[in-house]
Amino acid sequence: MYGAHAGTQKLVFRLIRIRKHDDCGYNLYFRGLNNDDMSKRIEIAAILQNAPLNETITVMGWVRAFRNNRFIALNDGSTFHTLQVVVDPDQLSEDTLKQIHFHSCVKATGKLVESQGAGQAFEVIATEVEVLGDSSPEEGYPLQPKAQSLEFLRENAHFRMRTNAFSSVFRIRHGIAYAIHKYFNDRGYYYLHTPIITGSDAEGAGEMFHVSTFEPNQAPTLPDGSIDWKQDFFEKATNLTVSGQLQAEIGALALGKVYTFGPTFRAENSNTTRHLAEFWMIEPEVAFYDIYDNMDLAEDFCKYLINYVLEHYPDDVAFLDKRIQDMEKNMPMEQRRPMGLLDTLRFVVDNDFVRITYTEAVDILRNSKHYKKGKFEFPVEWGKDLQAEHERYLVEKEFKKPVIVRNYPKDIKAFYMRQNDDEKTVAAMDVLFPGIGEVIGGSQREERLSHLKKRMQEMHIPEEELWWYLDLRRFGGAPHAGFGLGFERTVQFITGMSNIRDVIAFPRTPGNAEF
RNA sequence: GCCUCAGUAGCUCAGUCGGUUAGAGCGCCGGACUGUUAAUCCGUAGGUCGUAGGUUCGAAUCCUACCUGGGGCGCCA
Repeated sequence: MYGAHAGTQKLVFRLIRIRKHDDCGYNLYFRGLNNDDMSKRIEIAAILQNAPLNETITVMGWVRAFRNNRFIALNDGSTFHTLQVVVDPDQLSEDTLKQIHFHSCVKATGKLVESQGAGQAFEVIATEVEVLGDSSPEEGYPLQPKAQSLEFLRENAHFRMRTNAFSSVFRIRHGIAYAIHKYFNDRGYYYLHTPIITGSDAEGAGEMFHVSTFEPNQAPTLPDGSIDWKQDFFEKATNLTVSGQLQAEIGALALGKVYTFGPTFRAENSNTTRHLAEFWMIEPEVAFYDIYDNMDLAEDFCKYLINYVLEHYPDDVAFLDKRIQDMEKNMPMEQRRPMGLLDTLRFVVDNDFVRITYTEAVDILRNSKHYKKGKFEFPVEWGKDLQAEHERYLVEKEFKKPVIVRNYPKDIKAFYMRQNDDEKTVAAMDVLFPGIGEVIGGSQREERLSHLKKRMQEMHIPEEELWWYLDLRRFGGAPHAGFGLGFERTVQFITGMSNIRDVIAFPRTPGNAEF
């Protein structure tokens, strides 16, 4: 055990790798590396970027294809691309040859040369090949070198990241996460960690998961039969957070510009391609911002993230684009996407988002041919919330680009949203994207104490639980605004994956917490 | 939670107005070949047709219930 551990440490320290933080690509220093060091492992991304031609190198990775008993396509995750390792079957032991299966882990040492074949620029002529981990189909390895269904791969989530599609998705997911921090950091925002466990159940964003140390059915009770939370760990009822927004407002009213980026939990029994029980959310909150500043921020932020991925992960985007097109070849025309993935992303960053009010949205919908022909299932009526079919019509049929709808009726929105002068609407905004619907929900917050208290009373929000939230209006209050961006929905849009369960490594949904 | 579609070999699917021994491609296994690009070629094996019950002379096929999965809707991000 000790020996193995020491060996690992040695390997780690010998790897001289510098990852520039304003750049997702690799920059390798071959500083001080002699031929002996070259025999230590080099990542494939580095080799392709700065090919040490005619040097003897060592690569380690997983077999993506083994052709002709001679050609191994090796991938180590550092890049979308594989490196071709050429082996001489006569020089390999029978045992080694037999273990070079799809997704076996292989270490190969040899000279890097220009490839004699047509499909790649470089290849390694291997003089040593070692199978670090066999992956025998006979022993039950389920993945095969062909297109496999996303449903099947979802059930094999511990292996699916080894596929082209999922490795691309998760590299891009990382890139977006990094770009989020970069975007805010570059603009003077502070990253605020809001609590995962919350004592408030007034956040009003759906059913919550309870957090308790009580054993089920053994919780102490009060004389009236209700549970005595005073005896629980936190001496009160607690839940997993559904939003960091209320706490983010505390930050905004001290640090000016803050954002949260963390996990969020909803115990809703939602079974759709765009809901998770555990998902990640980004919530900027900005002092002195109104609803219009908020919309500007949302649009700029979305475009930045897309641009970042286009710039830094072009190979992964191109692969996902092609994958979708291949899949859609067998589908009837009307079920295909109107544009390819890459074109869609470019279209979004090259065009202004449409901005309309809720009232205008209702007018557009009611005047549409679609409405007049009775094609909407749900009624379009001022005061009723827009249904998914309505949002889709606006985004996909009417405008064909992202749409920001603002100023919703107050009765269908949360208590903390700022009331407009018409006394009927609040300064709420939803950003709607083609395909996945609502990606952002936000608002200017109600900073006027009397308005907020009145609204809380009307909506039966207990003031005593949110005393600190009201204090923010009593002492040093300021106009402010913010929004919540669904991280997985953003990854969905940028990768073109149609099911949200395929853009998070280990999805939590009703009835499923495997892995 | 509601609606809907599906479950046949390891994977992807065909077969379904009820009728001999349930098929294909890929994968596996055996062999051939060796500058390939999910390599190719030849051959073998592999299935109590999701589970339980029912109808029938006869059920993968029809009916009922349940389980699992996909999609749509609601809730939202």
